[in-house]
Amino acid sequence: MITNKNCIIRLSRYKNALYRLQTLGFVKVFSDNLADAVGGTASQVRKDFSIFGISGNKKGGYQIDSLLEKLNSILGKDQLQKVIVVGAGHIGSALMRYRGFEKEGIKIVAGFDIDPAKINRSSPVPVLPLEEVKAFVKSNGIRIAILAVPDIAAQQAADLICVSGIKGILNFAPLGLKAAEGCIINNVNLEIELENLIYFVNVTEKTK
Amino acid sequence: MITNKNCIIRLSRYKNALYRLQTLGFVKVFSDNLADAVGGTASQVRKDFSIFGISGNKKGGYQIDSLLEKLNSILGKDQLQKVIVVGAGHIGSALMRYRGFEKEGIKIVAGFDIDPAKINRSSPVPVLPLEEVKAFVKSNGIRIAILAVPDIAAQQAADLICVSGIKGILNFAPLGLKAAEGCIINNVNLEIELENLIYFVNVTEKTK
DNA sequence: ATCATTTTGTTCTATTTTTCACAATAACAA
DNA sequence: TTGTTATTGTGAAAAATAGAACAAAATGAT
Ligand SMILES: NC(=O)c1ccc[n+]([C@@H]2O[C@H](COP(=O)([O-])OP(=O)(O)OC[C@H]3O[C@@H](n4cnc5c(N)ncnc54)[C@H](O)[C@@H]3O)[C@@H](O)[C@H]2O)c1
Ligand SMILES: NC(=O)c1ccc[n+]([C@@H]2O[C@H](COP(=O)([O-])OP(=O)(O)OC[C@H]3O[C@@H](n4cnc5c(N)ncnc54)[C@H](O)[C@@H]3O)[C@@H](O)[C@H]2O)c1
Repeated sequence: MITNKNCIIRLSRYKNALYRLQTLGFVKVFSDNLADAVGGTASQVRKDFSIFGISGNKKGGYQIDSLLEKLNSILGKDQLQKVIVVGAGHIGSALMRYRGFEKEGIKIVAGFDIDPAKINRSSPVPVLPLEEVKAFVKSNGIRIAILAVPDIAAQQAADLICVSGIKGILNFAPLGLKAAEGCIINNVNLEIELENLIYFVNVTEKTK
Repeated sequence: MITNKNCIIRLSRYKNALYRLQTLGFVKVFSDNLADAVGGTASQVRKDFSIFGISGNKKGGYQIDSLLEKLNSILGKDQLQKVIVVGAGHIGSALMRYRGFEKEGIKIVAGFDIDPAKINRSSPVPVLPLEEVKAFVKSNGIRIAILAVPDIAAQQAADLICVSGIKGILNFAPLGLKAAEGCIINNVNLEIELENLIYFVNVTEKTK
């Protein structure tokens, strides 16, 4: 099994680049076009494809249509991915209002909150009481959740949604959560992203 | 020079874990405590420290105080980092309202937008017209910007703030920007984060 | 039909990152 | 003291990742 996260991220980048090329009217693409488009090497592009059994044509490159089909299937984009947001605060509601996920086949179908003031069943993405999360996840077959609750509540909320049937969590709270058995947690830690950026700005400044 | 991004991210994690341990009353820590706290191995903790010339005491572990001092200095946290947000829309204003950066010594000092309706010079974090960004960056010595403008405007806005003196950009637009000479761009691509999570949820589901 | 050219797919090589292993040594106990 | 134990610091080994190189195949030119 593939465990290389970077490799999967590259597949997403290839996919995005291919849509751009397709929009520009291209029908086929060579490994080095794609490498240029995402900032890698041609061999890596071919290696990545070969890992997933994707093949092109000697001298003819890759047919963009069928390449996209294969990448989309690998990335699970052949079906709409329904996602919930837990915690309808600042970040949570920014995400719920964001239309950009839809073009990626990702649809935020509901938010959940413990604060009664946040509940709104009639907004475009309804915000429901947290108590309903289990039933909702079960009856709608949701597997992915975005967790955007305050730090202090994050572990408890993660446990709850795992028990409710969620299999993957994108966590915004800046702390390491313990994942329940059978649930994957990926973190978006903006504090650390900024710290990282600051570090590299500092070192390039010094060495120059 | 260190080019390993993961290593720097681990330093941030150690730092965060050390604050938690300090709060719990701990004074010293061993490499394997830290490894447990951040989910790594003890040798990696020691190796990471050794890369930066951080040393502890045989049999005595590391003094949390002085370890934190060293990590904070490496991570540039011995001075307040002033950051601007470019694009005061959904994501941009969620970030400007977020108080969590302050405890990390990161302060969002202003937002910038082209939409006159978004301008507000008297809010806690003032939102200023984009035309003022260059003067502001220069006179306040800002080096870091968060870019939260629509995709279509992102490259142009990145170019503008680089010319204005910004050295590091945390970009939220889901596309690869070309960095101007002397400017580092790190991307937070939530579409790709979700795609990645979905991929790994799918494969663990299948292989089980 | 033959040859030159282009581009893939894969093997082989290099680099990077992680882990292992253990000598060195500080702390403590007898 | 002397010995025992715990833990660091690091060099060597292993694993993972990336890159280069090139034979094989397809295309098109002559
Ligand atoms: N806002 C940002 O820009 C930002 C940036 C980086 C990280 N974060 C992190 O994202 C998380 C959310 O931040 P925010 O600014 O949106 O906070 P917020 O306070 O605006 O929103 C949190 C929401 O979660 C709800 N909530 C609390 N406990 C809950 C529970 N157990 N179950 C469900 N809902 C619950 C609250 O009622 C509230 O609506 C925090 O962990 C924060 O550290 C936020
Ligand atoms: N909102 C989300 O949850 C979310 C999630 C993932 C990615 N993103 C990305 O983040 C970016 C911002 O998203 P958003 O939802 O906040 O958009 P938004 O439309 O709410 O806000 C964008 C803001 O940028 C301003 N703007 C436009 N051009 C500008 C320019 N040249 N200079 C300065 N300001 C300018 C607009 O006036 C607006 O206020 C987009 O690239 C989007 O794809 C957003």
